[in-house]
Amino acid sequence: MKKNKPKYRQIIDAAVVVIAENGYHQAQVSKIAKQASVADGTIYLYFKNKDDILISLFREKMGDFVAKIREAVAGKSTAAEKLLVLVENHFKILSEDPHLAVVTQLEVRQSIKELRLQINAVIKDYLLLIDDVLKEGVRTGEFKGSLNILLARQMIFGTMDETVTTWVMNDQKYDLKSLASEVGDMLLNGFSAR
Amino acid sequence: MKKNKPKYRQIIDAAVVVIAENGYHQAQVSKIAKQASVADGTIYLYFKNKDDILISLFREKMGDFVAKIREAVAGKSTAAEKLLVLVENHFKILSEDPHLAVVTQLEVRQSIKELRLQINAVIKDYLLLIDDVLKEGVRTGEFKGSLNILLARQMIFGTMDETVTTWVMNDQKYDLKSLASEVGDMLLNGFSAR
Amino acid sequence: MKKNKPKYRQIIDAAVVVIAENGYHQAQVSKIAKQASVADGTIYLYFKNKDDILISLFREKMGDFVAKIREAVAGKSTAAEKLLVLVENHFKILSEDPHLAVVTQLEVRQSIKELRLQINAVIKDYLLLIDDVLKEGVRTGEFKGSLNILLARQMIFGTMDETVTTWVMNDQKYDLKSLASEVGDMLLNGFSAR
Amino acid sequence: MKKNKPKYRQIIDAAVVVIAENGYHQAQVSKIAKQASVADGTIYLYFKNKDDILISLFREKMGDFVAKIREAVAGKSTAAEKLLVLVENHFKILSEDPHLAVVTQLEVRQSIKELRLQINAVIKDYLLLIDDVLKEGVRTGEFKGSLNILLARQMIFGTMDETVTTWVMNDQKYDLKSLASEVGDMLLNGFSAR
DNA sequence: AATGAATGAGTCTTCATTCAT
DNA sequence: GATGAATGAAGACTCATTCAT
Repeated sequence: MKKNKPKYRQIIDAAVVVIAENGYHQAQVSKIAKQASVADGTIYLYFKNKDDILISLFREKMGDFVAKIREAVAGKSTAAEKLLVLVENHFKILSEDPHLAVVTQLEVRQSIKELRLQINAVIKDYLLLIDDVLKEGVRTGEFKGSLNILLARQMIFGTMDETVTTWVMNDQKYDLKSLASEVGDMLLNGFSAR
Repeated sequence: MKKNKPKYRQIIDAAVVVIAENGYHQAQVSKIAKQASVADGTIYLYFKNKDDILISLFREKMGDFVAKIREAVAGKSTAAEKLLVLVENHFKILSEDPHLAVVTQLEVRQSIKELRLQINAVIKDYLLLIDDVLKEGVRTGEFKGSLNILLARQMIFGTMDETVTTWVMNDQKYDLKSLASEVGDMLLNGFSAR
Repeated sequence: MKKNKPKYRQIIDAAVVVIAENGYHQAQVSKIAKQASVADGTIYLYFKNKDDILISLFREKMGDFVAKIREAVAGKSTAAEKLLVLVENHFKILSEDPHLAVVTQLEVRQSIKELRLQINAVIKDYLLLIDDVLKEGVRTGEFKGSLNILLARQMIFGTMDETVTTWVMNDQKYDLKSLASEVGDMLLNGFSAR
Repeated sequence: MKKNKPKYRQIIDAAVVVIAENGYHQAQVSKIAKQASVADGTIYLYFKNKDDILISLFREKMGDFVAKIREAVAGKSTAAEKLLVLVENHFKILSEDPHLAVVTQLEVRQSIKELRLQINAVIKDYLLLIDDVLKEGVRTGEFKGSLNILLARQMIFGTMDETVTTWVMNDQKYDLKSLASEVGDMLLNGFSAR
């Protein structure tokens, strides 16, 4: 598929808006086409099928997401700082794109199991980034040597995810970003070498 | 609806099996009816519509779930012990019912948003139980006085949920229960008064 | 079927009320049973099937209807008077039973064609009564000798029927009975020997 | 809906045939689609739902019907002639389209009440045309000055309708058109100033 | 005679996808 | 490349009727 053509992103952006505003099951292909100002059939010149729109959407947006966080993390020297900056940016990016937040926290999860497996592959990259920070923390002695990396990562990701989902379910009506340091501290406590 | 009639639970149990094995979107009413050995129409004597099956299923199973955990927690005297026993039982109950684990971790989340709002109301009870443990820990000085109860609860629930989901996504092929103490310790560290 | 048992009429009367208030297609057997204070299955001890309820209802009510009109007509000596009294009573009887009026003018006609053929057989008796009056009028010279009995009857029945239907469609909000003499006069003019 | 597309009328014509031959309640959408040589889904590109087919059918056919009668009436100078020509054409048009006659006289009336209300709005136009003829007759002195226009119209429409229905119920086996002058005369007599 | 829980056949409608233009 | 009219498969739900008690 021709990913660098402008219509490719045009359709993806339309999909984010339509899914966020109507929900996954009310996001018909024709609605996305209309929002993108293209004909229904045109969608199929850029995407294999409807699920492919969602996967591509997720891959594109998640790619940007991870790239931004990776960059932010790179600027910090300690694992603790990196973890904090990771949480901060996770919250910040989703705060700044309300449509995307709705799509990632609520709507994507309504897709069928097969679709979610593919989406998990996309998340993998993010999980590996978290793992890297954790491993670094163990290596430098910031985190306890006995730390179970997998469990710690699940704690980090699960906590952030649950926090963002709760915020979205409450219609994003409080400030998510300001929760970052507190969340980060609790997580760090859990891992600290003491 | 007539909840004490045997057919009510018969249908719910059939739904758990069918949804776990086929996924929510492939769990046709006729398939559930067949599994329950009743006619399609009989379903509608006990449930308003298809969504009502899922909500009822979740309410019944979650009711049992919370009751079991509440009982286990009641037998412990410190907040820390209570939290550990909560995590242990959360993992234990889902470990022992693989079908239910699939339904709660994957399939229920595919339901439409409106449905999920109702399901959240059912979860509420569980979240309140977690809150109680946290409040007790703050009161007794086990947990730091500055603990943000909401965030802490999101950390506990998010961590357990992500841990179970990862386990389910990996086809339940490792022992979930044995992770409980490690997960519990990390969480406790995060909250401890030091 | 056991027509002299009290439950037979009890069910018919319930059917009139339920059909008038809910419409033919919303008059489920279970609703009629409830209104009649009997079990669903009991209906089938007195009626062959659902259509049989409607046919029986119509036969019973139409029987009473024709009997009343026949009696009123019998008391008059000229064909003209008989026709007038027929129109008057047609309007009077339906005026006094609003539920029945709704059922005969609107709901019965929603039944399937086969059903309506049977209902027509029930009306036959009424049409024959009208024919008798017309024939008498021709015999006595009150009506023109060239009168086409069939057409004249269709004119009488069609006019009365349309008048009642219009009244029912207007929610029976004006006085139907007071239209009788005017309708009767117009019809008589059409038939008069001059 | 796109009324000038050929498929619109193609579907309507198919519906007339299917409804006339099978009855309204046995006229499944799939049957109409097959008769029209289109896919089931295509129906919904031109009609909101099944009821909309019937309403549209009636509106189109009734529109043609009234237009033809209006034209015929326009060519006559006296109210009496107009009334005669109206009856003649009413019978003639339905005589020449046996399928349409079955649909208008029997099947349309089986539709639910809500549907019939909409259909009545379509008939309105025809009733107004009749009213106009009657008013003209009164103005010119052809009809008696005391004529109750509403009742007279009900007599005209009711008589014609009953006459056509009886003819349809008798499988259209006699000549309807030849009854027109006799029916017209009887009606005229009823209204005449003498 | 009476009950009412259980049955299961039957249909409208949506919407992802195609393909002739 | 782009269009959008046409396709047709698929499934939840209702309700008249039955029959074991």
